[in-house]
Amino acid sequence: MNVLEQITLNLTKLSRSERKVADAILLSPKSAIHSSIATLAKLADVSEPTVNRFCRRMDTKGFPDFKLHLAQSLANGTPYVNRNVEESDTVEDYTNKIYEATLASLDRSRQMVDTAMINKAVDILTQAKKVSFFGQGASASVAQDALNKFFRFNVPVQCFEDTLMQRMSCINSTDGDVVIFISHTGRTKTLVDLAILAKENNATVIGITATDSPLANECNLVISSEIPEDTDLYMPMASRIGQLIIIDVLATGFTLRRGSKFRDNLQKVKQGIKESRYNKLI
Amino acid sequence: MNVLEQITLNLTKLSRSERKVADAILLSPKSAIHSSIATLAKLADVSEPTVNRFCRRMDTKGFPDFKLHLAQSLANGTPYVNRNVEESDTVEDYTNKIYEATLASLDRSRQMVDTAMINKAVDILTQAKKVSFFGQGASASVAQDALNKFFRFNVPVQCFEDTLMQRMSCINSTDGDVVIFISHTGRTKTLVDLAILAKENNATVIGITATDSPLANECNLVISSEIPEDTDLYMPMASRIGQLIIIDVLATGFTLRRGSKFRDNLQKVKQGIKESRYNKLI
DNA sequence: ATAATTTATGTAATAAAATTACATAAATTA
DNA sequence: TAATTTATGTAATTTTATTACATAAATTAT
Repeated sequence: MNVLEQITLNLTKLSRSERKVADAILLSPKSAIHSSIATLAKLADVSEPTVNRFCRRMDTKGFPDFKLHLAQSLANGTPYVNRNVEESDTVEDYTNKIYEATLASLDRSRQMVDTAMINKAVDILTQAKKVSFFGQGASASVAQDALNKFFRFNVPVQCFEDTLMQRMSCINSTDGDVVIFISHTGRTKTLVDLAILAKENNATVIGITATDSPLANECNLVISSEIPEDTDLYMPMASRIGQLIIIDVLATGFTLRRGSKFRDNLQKVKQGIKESRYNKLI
Repeated sequence: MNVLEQITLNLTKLSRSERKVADAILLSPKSAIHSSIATLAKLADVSEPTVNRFCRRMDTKGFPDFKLHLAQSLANGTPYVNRNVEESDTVEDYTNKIYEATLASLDRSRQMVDTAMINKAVDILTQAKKVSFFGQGASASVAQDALNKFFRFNVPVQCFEDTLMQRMSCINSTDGDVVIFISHTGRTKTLVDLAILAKENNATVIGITATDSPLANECNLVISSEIPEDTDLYMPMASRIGQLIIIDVLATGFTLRRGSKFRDNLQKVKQGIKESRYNKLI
């Protein structure tokens, strides 16, 4: 989405003249947004249509549209350039990088989220007899988080980490049960097997996972949690947060759909938890 | 500077027709930046020169320049307005609100994070004989996430959800052990008790929690996960993501401190996990 | 209240900018 | 080296924005 990133990313794939345009823009993006196509063409020493073609290649409608996108990229103070953590980084450096990377991917995920799918998922959830959340490895904690949220709703809900328990649960599922699988890659073999199993037993299977993955193919409904080019050095952090937000959105949709009486009950649960806490002294 | 502000500010000073233009733009700024002057004029039911004059009055050179400014305002102007979810919200509405709220609190958390504390914590972690992560309720899943991360480092690490297990673990801790408590409020009674227990048994106690809370007072080191005015309607989402990022930052600092040989090992773990996955067919 | 003046707005002409169609040049492949 | 594809530029066309001017509305002075 960020045009500056887009340019940097595709720099090598451009033709010689288009590369000249890219260089001219990157040299001074700020002045580029105030140039006409003629000015920029002269600056890059190419023809006007070349500039236009370059804009189209950057997934914009044309030169004016490109400038609009460029302006938006420049507006962000820290332009979310996903720099990797390096050996020589200080604490400030890597802390900032991680925050920025997370913010960036969250922002992308916001732009990509399919609300129609969210809506369908909420539909299904509100009518569910029982809801199960399954994830493995890093996604297991997301499933647990989901359990914690939906448990407050006084809805029959489960979450197992153990594969055998997951398996048994899927085998025992019946019509009206909903099983939600959470997986970043969508390629975890056991989860794919479980999804097939659950579907065979008439459960509605929802995947919070990568579209077109083996897991996604077995789901009745897929909410994409795809984060483009997840180049995290050691482990996927951004995707997990994307999944968590989706859970949060689903939970919110659920409470809204259930009406006000339901939310009174939620308040009671919150009140109940307070007993286990020290009061705030003001 | 911000055009949207500029419009709102001068709304009363505008003439009738120019006011129509302002209203049309404010109604849907996003579509405005993709309209031509003709489209916008028709939409506002005024003539094209009126739109142009309006743009000039907003201290821009003309319509295209105005659109550029508007695009920039939209890129960082509107977001981060922490509006609450409402009964009448559509899917798009509440989804956007949740994303924005999360982005906003993450951004705040970035500005508040104390890297000195992070550094000290990493110091302590690299020298730890054993690391334990404890959280309850919503924070339990964060603890589990931490376990998953540090487990890859081939470091003796634990995480229990069960209070009794947590208690036993704290009692058995000795000099060189590190216990990390995760709590949003810092007021969960059992966690405070556990912290006292751990400290009595010479463990180093780190809290990822609210500063000046009962839990924080029992910790040797506190990393603030405070999110100002956490007004989540039903449950604290933002704070959890703040905690997760802190875990991520700690894990990253840990790997960096451990050097390159250590990271080779990490690569091996990642490779090992691959066996349980379906390959990507390209 | 009405004429005079100012201000606001629209129409039509003009200018500027961007895009398209097409031709030619460069590069690649056979 | 010829044939074909791909890249690039020129010129025409279209779209878009701006200007100049005329008219309408509002304001002020008489």
